[in-house]
Amino acid sequence: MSNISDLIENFILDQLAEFNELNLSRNDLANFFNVSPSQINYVLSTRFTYPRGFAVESRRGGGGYIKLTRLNMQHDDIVHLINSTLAHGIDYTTCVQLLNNLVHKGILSEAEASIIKSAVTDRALSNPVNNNNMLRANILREILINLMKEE
Amino acid sequence: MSNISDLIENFILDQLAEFNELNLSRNDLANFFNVSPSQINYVLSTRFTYPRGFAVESRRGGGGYIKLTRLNMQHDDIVHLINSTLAHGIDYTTCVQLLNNLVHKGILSEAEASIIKSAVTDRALSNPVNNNNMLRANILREILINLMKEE
DNA sequence: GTGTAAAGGTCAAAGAAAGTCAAACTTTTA
DNA sequence: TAAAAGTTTGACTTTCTTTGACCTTTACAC
Repeated sequence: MSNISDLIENFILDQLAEFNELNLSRNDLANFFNVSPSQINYVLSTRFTYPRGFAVESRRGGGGYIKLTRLNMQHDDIVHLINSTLAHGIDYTTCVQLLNNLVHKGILSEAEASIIKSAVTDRALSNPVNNNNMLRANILREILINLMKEE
Repeated sequence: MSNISDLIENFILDQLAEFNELNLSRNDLANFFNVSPSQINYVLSTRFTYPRGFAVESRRGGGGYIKLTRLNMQHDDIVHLINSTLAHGIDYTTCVQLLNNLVHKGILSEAEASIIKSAVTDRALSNPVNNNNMLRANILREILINLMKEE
């Protein structure tokens, strides 16, 4: 696991741990980690996304900045999530990000999120015959396998 | 009986002896044994399967990995469930009974069972278009709705 | 106002993993 | 000993990361 993007992500998360807002300079960060500035954009756009519970604002030019905000989530936001994000389907990766976000918000426990993740893997959902009982069994099977992982 | 796949299997089992989790690199392993990388997949998919008590997760791309987890097959009630009760599908009512039973045994919390129940309702599983993303969204939707129920 | 330096943004190409699949080969079984 | 099962290999695919060239916006000096 030696990819720089993850390191940068963790670095930012550390900074963000105390406060819900963080101002950073793209160039300084890139310099600090010795990567090309655009890699900072890459990290932001793959890690600090809405489903993960972040918002990013920025400004160019002299005195430019990037401002990261951790969003907090109320029931209203869950409603919104249901009506918009979920309306047209959601891929597994986004789904996991969203669940992690719910854990961070204290809406789900780690254990609960873990169960749900196993319920929505492509494996769990693979449904050759279009048969709810079979699908239900698949889902449950994945959940149970997950429960058998030693903690 | 000295085929390379068995050697690789044993090598991995050795690594796994101490811990229940193991991260490995497909390429490094293939290199170490001087085989084609896809042989690692072969070993994983023939030896480190659920019935043998393992779960495999992985990630591609830079910093990719393969993560092996040993399952606790001592949970023979769960194993039995997976192998017999779930083998030919399960209807919602039976599923709920099964989950209640798991709660009773202390394997699941009430909250977890409740989440899973919402994940396996016929509503959650109704899947007009055969589309995993849509199905996943349905399941998640039901779970979230469940979470919003006042306790 | 204009020019310029100092930000950040975009995008596509190259690189670094792992995944898939079928063909060739080997071993086991009937 | 032929068929079936298991293994090995390699070409091709998919996913994720890293890099760099080029673009846009803003502040500030003149």
